[in-house]
Amino acid sequence: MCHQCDYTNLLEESGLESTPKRLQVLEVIGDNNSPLSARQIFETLSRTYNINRVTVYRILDLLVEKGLIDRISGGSRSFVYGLAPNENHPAHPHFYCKSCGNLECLNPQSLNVDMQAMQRTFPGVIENVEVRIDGVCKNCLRTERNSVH
Amino acid sequence: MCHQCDYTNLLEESGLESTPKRLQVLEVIGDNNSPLSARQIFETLSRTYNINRVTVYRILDLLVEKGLIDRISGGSRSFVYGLAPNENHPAHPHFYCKSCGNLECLNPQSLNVDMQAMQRTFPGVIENVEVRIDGVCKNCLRTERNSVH
DNA sequence: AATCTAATGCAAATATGTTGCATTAAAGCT
DNA sequence: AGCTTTAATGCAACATATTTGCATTAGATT
Ligand SMILES: [Mn+2]
Ligand SMILES: [Mn+2]
Ligand SMILES: [Zn+2]
Ligand SMILES: [Zn+2]
Repeated sequence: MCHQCDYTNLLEESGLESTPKRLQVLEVIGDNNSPLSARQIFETLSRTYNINRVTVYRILDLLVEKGLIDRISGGSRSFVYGLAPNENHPAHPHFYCKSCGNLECLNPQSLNVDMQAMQRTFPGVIENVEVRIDGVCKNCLRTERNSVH
Repeated sequence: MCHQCDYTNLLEESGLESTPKRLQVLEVIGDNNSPLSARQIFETLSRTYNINRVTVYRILDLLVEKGLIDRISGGSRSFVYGLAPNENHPAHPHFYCKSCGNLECLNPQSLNVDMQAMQRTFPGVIENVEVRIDGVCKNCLRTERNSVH
């Protein structure tokens, strides 16, 4: 997803030490074109490095807290994580396929949310708007159609 | 939330037998002004009736499947459940307070999503659009301000 | 090099949701 | 009313995701 982001830099700008494992987690998330669960991130890293499950969770919490990544609720039981919006990556909605469980990034224009208007009517601080569309993806539709015949 | 809905009727219209426990679950959800987790529903019911945790989960699955209730991802680890949109209850976004964990129903107009436009650009079947706003609620803001002094 | 601290690891606990099979309730028949 | 059948519910065990507490380690600082 991102080869323009300097992760070391991002970390340091947020006041976080740029440790190898934090970088690894950020890279896995940034390289993927859709958000990943803690488990997926852990398994991906485990193929190449040594890292503990709990460390992954803690790094994720930290990165979310500092706003480097977003914790997104896929339609399923676990959270997924993607790069937070920045100059290179505008905020965007996601599509969750109830059939195959995939979560797909949609393009940013596909759904425009007027945060300004929102903030005006709402008596609290808005940090984030999450839009998720649920349904059945193109692939699954095709598969279903075929299996009927 | 709803004293206009005839739950027995809703159940039967969906081809579900209107059992006492199903009614109880629907009532708890319908009476609450914000969506509830399976655990909350179970605990509420347990105060008055006898019911098993698993039964609650199964009833919830069923009601979601039949479209009587919506499974909503609050900002936290568990799903929450609210009445599905119908004549009495238009679809609406929710606000999740990161500080106190409350999930609040927002009024329907506060965020308008053009599902038609969405469906035109998206190559799959859209069943549902979920909008969640994250931030800090009015109450928590006040508390925070006070505790600073 | 010795010291200190934050990062990581490991084991165990907790929270949430699911499965398989036993029991019960209640609807439909006779 | 009794008998039969089936769907609903209960119970125990399992599965998965996440969190916690405390031990160890690596790296920065002196
Ligand atoms: Mn995305
Ligand atoms: Mn609601
Ligand atoms: Zn799919
Ligand atoms: Zn709050």
